[in-house]
Amino acid sequence: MATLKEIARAAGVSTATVSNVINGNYKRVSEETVAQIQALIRQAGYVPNQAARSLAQRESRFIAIIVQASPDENIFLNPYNATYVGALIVNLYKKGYYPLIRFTDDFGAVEQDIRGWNVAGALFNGSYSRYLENLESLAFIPSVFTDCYFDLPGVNHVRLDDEAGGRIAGDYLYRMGHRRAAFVAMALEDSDVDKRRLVGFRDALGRHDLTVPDQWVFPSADFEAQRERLTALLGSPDGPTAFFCSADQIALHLIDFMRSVGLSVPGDISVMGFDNLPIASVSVPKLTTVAQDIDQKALVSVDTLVRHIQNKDLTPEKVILGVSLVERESVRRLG
Amino acid sequence: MATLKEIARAAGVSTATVSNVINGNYKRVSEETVAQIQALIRQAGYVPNQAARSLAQRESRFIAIIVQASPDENIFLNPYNATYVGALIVNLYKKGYYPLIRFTDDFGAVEQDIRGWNVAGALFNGSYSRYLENLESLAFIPSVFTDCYFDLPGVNHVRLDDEAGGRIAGDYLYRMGHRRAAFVAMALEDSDVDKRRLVGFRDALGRHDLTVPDQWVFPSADFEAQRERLTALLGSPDGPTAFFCSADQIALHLIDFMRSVGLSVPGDISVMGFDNLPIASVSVPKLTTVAQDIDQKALVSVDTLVRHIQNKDLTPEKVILGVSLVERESVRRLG
DNA sequence: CTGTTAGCGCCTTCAG
DNA sequence: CTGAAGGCGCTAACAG
Repeated sequence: MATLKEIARAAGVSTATVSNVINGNYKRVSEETVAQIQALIRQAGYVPNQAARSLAQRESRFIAIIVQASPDENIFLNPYNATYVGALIVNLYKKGYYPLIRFTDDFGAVEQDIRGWNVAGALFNGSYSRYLENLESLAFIPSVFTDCYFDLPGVNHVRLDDEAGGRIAGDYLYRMGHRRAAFVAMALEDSDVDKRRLVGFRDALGRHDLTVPDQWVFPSADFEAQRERLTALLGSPDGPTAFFCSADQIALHLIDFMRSVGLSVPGDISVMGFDNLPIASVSVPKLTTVAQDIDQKALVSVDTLVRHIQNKDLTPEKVILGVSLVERESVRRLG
Repeated sequence: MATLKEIARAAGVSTATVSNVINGNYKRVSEETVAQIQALIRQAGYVPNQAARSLAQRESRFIAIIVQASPDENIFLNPYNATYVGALIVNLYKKGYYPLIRFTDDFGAVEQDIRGWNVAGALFNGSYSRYLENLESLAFIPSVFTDCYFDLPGVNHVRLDDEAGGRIAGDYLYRMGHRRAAFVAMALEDSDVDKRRLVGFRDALGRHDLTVPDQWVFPSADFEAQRERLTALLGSPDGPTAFFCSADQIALHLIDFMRSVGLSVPGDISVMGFDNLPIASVSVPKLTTVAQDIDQKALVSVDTLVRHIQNKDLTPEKVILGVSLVERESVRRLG
C-alpha cells in the first residue's frame, strides 16, 4: 500500500508536488514532473487514502441520502423509493460524490452521519415533520429536500406540483364520466404530499359541484385492514365508480383487491395511479396515471445540491416539477 | 464542533481516557470518570470524526456493495436488485456498518473504493467474470460474492441452488401437462445463473425425454427486438405451451407482450417466473414462480462477511440456499 | 515551479 | 486507573 510520501520520495520531489498532481493542479507543476509522477502512481498502484484526505480538508466527498423510515424497514420494497434513490446515486457519481445512505427516523443518527463524516451535503426525502427544526447541522451544510412541505428557512426544495396532479386526476375522471370518486393515500396522516394531492383532487371535482366524502378517502393502502369498509362501499349502488390512488404501487394493490372480491378493473371500477413507474405500463390493466419524471427530479436535486456546495452563498432554491396525464387502460369511460 | 481533545480538557483528563469511554473500554476507566465524560459528550453534542478514526485505525466501518453494471444505469429499476440491496443495507446497519454503494463494471473504480476508503469488507453481486482475478484487493479484505459461479480461491460465496430451481420449474410444467416449453433468460451470455437455471430446466424435462430446442431459448428479455421470432413461435401449432422465465420481472414483461399479440396467460400460454418478488402476488395473473428468500440471502451474506471481518483466519464458506415452488395462477393445467 | 512545515482528530503503545 | 507522545496519510499556506 503505497503512500503519497513514498511516491514523493521515489520521484525525488516533495509531497506537496505529488498532492498537486493528484488533485489536478497541473499549473503548479512542470509537465515532465506531472508525467513522471503519474507514471509512478500507476506503476505503484497508488490509491489516495480518502480518510486522510477528508481529515485534512475537513470535508468529504460524501452526500448523505436520508430516507425517513424505520431503520429495519427495507424501503426499496417500494419501487418509487428504489427508482428515485437509484437515480440519485447515478447522478451523484457523475458529479464525483459518494452516496452515504441512511434509512431512519432518528435524527440523532442523521446528525451523527452528517457531522461524523463531514459530508459535503445532504439529500432528504419524504415529508419530514418538524423534527427537523432541531437538526442543527442543516445550518452548516447544503441540503435539498425532496417532496417536503415543511418550510425550513435557508434550505433547498425540489418537489412536484402535487395539487396539480390531484386536479389532473379529478378533471380526467370527470371527463370520463365519473361522478363519484374515492381517494387512497399512502399515509395521509404523515404525508403532506398525500394531503396536497387530495386537495387538488377535491378541488377539480368541486368545480363541478362534486365532493369526495371523508368516508371515501382511505388514509392508507392496507386494504385487508379496511376490507369490510371497502367491500360495503363497493357493494353500494351509489358507491364510487373510480378510485384515485396516490401511488401506482397502491393502484396495483387496489386492483388486486378488487379481483379478490370479484370486481374487474376497469370493467366494474376504474382506478388511477400516480408516479408512472415502469411497472405501470406492463400491468394488467395498464395503469392510467399522473406521471412524474423521477429521473429529472433526481437530476435537479443533485444539480441544485452540488451548485450550493460549490458556492456556499447561493440563495435557497425551490423548484416545482410539473406532472402530466398518461392515459392507458385502467379508467373506463362511463355513460 | 467539539473535538475529543476539547472534551478531554473540559473533563480534566487525557485524550486517551476519553477515547476509551467513546469506544466502550470501560474497564480502563473509573465509573465516575465515565459518567462525567459521557455527560460532557452529550452536552457538547460531540460526534467523533469518522475520517480521523478510520485514518488512525487503518480501517473504516464501510462495507463496499458492488453491483456489476454500467455506472450510469439505474440498477434499482430492476426490483430484484432493489430488494436485495435494500435488505443488505438494513442488515449492515444492524451490525454497525455503513454501505458504500457502487454500480460499475470498472474494477479499477472498485479497487479505488476498497483501498481508498479502507473498507472493512466487500459484497459483490452478480455473476462476475474473470476480471476479478486482477482484483488484488480481494486478497486483503474479507468479501462475499452472491450469485457468482466464478470460483475465486479464498473467497466466500452465497448463492442459490439455481439448477434445482430450473428443475423445479421443469418438473412442475411437466406435471401440469406441458410437453413443449421455452426458456427466457435475463442475459444468458453473461450470466452463469441463467445458464444453471437452464441446465436444471432441461435436465428435468430431459428425464421425460423432452428437449428445449435452442430456438426456444431466448437469451434476453428484449421482446421487441425478437418480436418476429417470438410471434412466429407463438403462431406455430407445435410451438411451446409454456415459458419459464429466469426472473419474475421478465415474466411480467412476457405476459405484457403476450397481451399485445392477443394471447392470454394462462389461457393460451403458461408463464413461470423466478424470485417470488412481492409484485408476483399482486400481478394479473398472479405469478407461479420459483421462490428464493431474498431477506435470508442478505442476512446470510452480511453475517458471513462480518464473521470473516471479525476473525480474519476463518476458512472460506460457500452457502447454497434452497428454492421452492410457489403455485399461483400463471400456469394452466393442460389436457 | 517546488519544498517546508504544520496541523486535521483520533488511536495506541508505553509509562506512571 | 490515567497521561504523554507519536503517528495514521494528506493538504495548505508560506517560503523560496
